[in-house]
Amino acid sequence: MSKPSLPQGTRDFSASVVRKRNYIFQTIRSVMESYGFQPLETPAMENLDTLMGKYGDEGDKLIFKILNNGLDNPTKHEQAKIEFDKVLAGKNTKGLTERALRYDLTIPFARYVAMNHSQLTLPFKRYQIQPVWRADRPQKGRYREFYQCDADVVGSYSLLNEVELSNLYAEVFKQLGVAVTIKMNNRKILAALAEICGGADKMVDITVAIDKLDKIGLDKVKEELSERGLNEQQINTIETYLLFNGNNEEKINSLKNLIGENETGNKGIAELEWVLNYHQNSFVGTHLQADFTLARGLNYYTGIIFEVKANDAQMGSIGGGGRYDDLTGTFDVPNIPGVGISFGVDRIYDVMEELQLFPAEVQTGTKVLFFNLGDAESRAAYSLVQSLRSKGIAAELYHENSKFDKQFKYADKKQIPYAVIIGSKELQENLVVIKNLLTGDQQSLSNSELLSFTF
RNA sequence: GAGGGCAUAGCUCAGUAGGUUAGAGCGACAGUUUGUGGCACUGUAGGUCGUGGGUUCGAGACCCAUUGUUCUCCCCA
Repeated sequence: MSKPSLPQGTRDFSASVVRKRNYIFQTIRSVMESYGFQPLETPAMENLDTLMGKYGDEGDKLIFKILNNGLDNPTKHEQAKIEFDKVLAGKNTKGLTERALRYDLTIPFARYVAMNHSQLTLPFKRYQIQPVWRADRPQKGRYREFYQCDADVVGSYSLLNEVELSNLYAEVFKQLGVAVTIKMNNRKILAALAEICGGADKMVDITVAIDKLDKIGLDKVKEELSERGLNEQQINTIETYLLFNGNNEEKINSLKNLIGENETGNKGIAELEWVLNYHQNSFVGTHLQADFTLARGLNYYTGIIFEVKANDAQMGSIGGGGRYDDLTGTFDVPNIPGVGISFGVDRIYDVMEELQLFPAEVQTGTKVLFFNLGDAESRAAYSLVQSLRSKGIAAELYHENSKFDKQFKYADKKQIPYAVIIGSKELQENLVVIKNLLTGDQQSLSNSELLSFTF
């Protein structure tokens, strides 16, 4: 074993990063709890069957598979070799791998609902904050292990869920201090666009292309549409659609003209308007923006879809979600609709770091360091340290009787705001000296005064 | 899956057209008379130049391979 290293695309999180990440997690968690969502955790690994085929061909390739144990058993050698040949032929085989790491939180949740739906009270609202793994090639902002943070409601068709979820988004980002725009569209509207452009079967092609608008621009989207088999007239219609502008009302009016009598489209518009109207007089409304160019790559969405963007940072979406009609159908439990959202924690972290939105309190660890000035002195200090700890104040006793210099430096490094000095003199007088390391001010206190000191 | 960049001290990097004992800053450690720090000064330690081949009288520099890392495309968060 030479130099130790991390597996590609994974990260260690040091104290200050963990504290900031926890701050984000805590904020999200507390808001979700206040909306009645309940926590769920699922295993890091699932049966390969549960995951395969749920994320498309590309997704299947990116699932981290776990090699079965016991393949070195001599009695299984022959079988293992046969199985391996199947793998070389591009097939998956239970003989070699029957488990895989969680790829996202949605499918494990669907599996959970499918297994437990008879006991669950519907609608079931759960949130889940756990890492997921993808055998992707890492690059900027993309890792092989990263956290997802999802909230879903299953078993309800009510649009009130969409109202609440958009509200939840707004609330979380308000608490985090991140100015955001919550973009909203409806897959029914996109379906209508496809119908108008000559075929519902073109829906996937159209959404995949439109989804890239932000990234590659209108011209490239038109190119891609053309490559995907749409003719000039159809592309022109889509261009008109993509260029709608104005406020929410104006855009909706333009859309209504284009959609005309299309039934699906009008249903989609009505749903969108309902949610927008619900928020008309709340603070959420100011963040909501109807954006018909929003598509979302995932094809299981069927109704309203969301995406959140930070207003003051150059960054892709920091959250997204939408309604899907049949979450558990793939597990043979039909007719359970759902709607969910997710937070991109890593990106939220980057945005908050860039805009310096983390409050200073997030960073404080140890509040007070007791200097170690000898055996008798440190014993007196230790009992005070324990008393402070029992009051919930993070306190440390320096581990050795070192020079002042070193003890001060330790406090500096750990950004400890206070030092308590108990030397032979203080010990005799039964006092302590407390020093504010930022200002340099110090004062003598009795032991009981120290214990009621506000750090 | 396809294609680029990078790899020198714990960290960030220099290292000029291949040429003697590979440098700096930061950090670490020690000291500047061991009860008041963050500064300053002095000193010390720390590198088989990712690894393996090759070209050359001579390679950290050039060539090939390999590994790691990073970025872009595909796809996605």
